[in-house]
Amino acid sequence: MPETARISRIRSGRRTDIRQQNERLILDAAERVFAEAGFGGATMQLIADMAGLPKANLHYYFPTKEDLYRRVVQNIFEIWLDAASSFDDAAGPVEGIGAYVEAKMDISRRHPHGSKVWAAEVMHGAPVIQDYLETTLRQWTEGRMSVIQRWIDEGKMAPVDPRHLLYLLWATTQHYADFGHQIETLNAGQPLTDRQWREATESVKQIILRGIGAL
Amino acid sequence: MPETARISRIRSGRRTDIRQQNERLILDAAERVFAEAGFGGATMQLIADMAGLPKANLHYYFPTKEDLYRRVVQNIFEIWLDAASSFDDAAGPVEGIGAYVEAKMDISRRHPHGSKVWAAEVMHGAPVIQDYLETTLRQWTEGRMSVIQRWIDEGKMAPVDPRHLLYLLWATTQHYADFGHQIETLNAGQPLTDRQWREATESVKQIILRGIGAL
DNA sequence: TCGTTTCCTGACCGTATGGTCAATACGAAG
DNA sequence: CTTCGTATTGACCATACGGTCAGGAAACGA
Repeated sequence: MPETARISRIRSGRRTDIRQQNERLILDAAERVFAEAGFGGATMQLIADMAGLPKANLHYYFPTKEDLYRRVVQNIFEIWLDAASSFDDAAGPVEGIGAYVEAKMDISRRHPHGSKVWAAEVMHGAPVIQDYLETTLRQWTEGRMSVIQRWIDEGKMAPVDPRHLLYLLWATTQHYADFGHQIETLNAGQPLTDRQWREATESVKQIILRGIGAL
Repeated sequence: MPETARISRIRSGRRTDIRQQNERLILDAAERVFAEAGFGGATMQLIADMAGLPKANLHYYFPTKEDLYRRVVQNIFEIWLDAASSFDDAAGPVEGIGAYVEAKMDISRRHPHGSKVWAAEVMHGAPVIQDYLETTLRQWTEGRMSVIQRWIDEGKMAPVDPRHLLYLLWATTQHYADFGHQIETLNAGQPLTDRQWREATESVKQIILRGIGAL
């Protein structure tokens, strides 16, 4: 890869770079618009404006609105699944679930739009990612459930239903993204500060870890 | 009120009854459609079909789509606030929060559509109920927070941040409505049975009550 | 029975939106 | 410079949707 390629990548770079660059531009704008307006309320024109591209250009990269939406949802799902690693290499619930809560709270903060798109998709009956739910998510869930069950058997935590513990973890952490607007309104209209995010994370962690008898 | 009025109310009753009856028919259909398709994805035609009325008839009772939507959201908000009573007349966290969890889980089960509409509304930045958030909800929240704080001061529970405890309560209970489809998918595609709802409620209650040191 | 109010509804309209396309510009390779 | 595949874009189209309206049907009181 010659020097020139790296330098010119930023603006009007190589072919491949242009594609990647524009797709990212569009996906970022789409994520935001889908989150704020929903699939039905979002318009290709608005996404185009937000990405700084003509509408026809969007259809060049993403043939249909649904294609674009699908990509956005898939992106989120992957980020979401990556937080699993926190769970895996942990000796017990304090480290494992603690790290998982932290990872998911971090995602809620860094990808609030994505979280909302995901929530809306599920609320509408998962029209485009039903297969993911039935395959990947189901496997993931069963894997973690057995980890939790092992911890219970080893006496490292109280005997709570692993399934409902997982739901509780998802619900509480994602709430800070999905209901971020409500939280902000109840915070005198101000977004949470770094400190407040830390307090939120600690509160959630503390209640849950004590709740499962792991402290 | 003469006998005839009571009898004929069911079909083609009195004037006033017709209005009430049709408004309810429309509101129920609207709640469902808005929940499943979002505001933008919902169509007046679909709501009309689901209510078994011609589209023009909807506009007779509700001038615009937004008027109809607003009514749906307000309905939910009221149901949602009513669960507050569980909180009020309680001696301590075990009774108060326990009853609140039960009430909210019950709402999640009985009004899943309403819960989804509410969630979507908040996710989109609360375009039509922002004033409710800033007035009613804020007052409600502060009231309950001071109740929780009193319990803490009286040594009836551990010193957790009341605000984040409330968020955790909302998040976990509403999750069973908003993410009901995901839960159903992870439950072998079957809706939760009576027994499973009871188990879910108990799991949530147990984790939270132990988590706040009230058990 | 008659008059008045409420309710009902098919037909219609303007607009916004997703998507298409043909013409053009552009970058790279030879 | 020429060629060729990729990227760009304004103009355009068909459709679906929210909303209107006029004419008529019920329902009710007198």
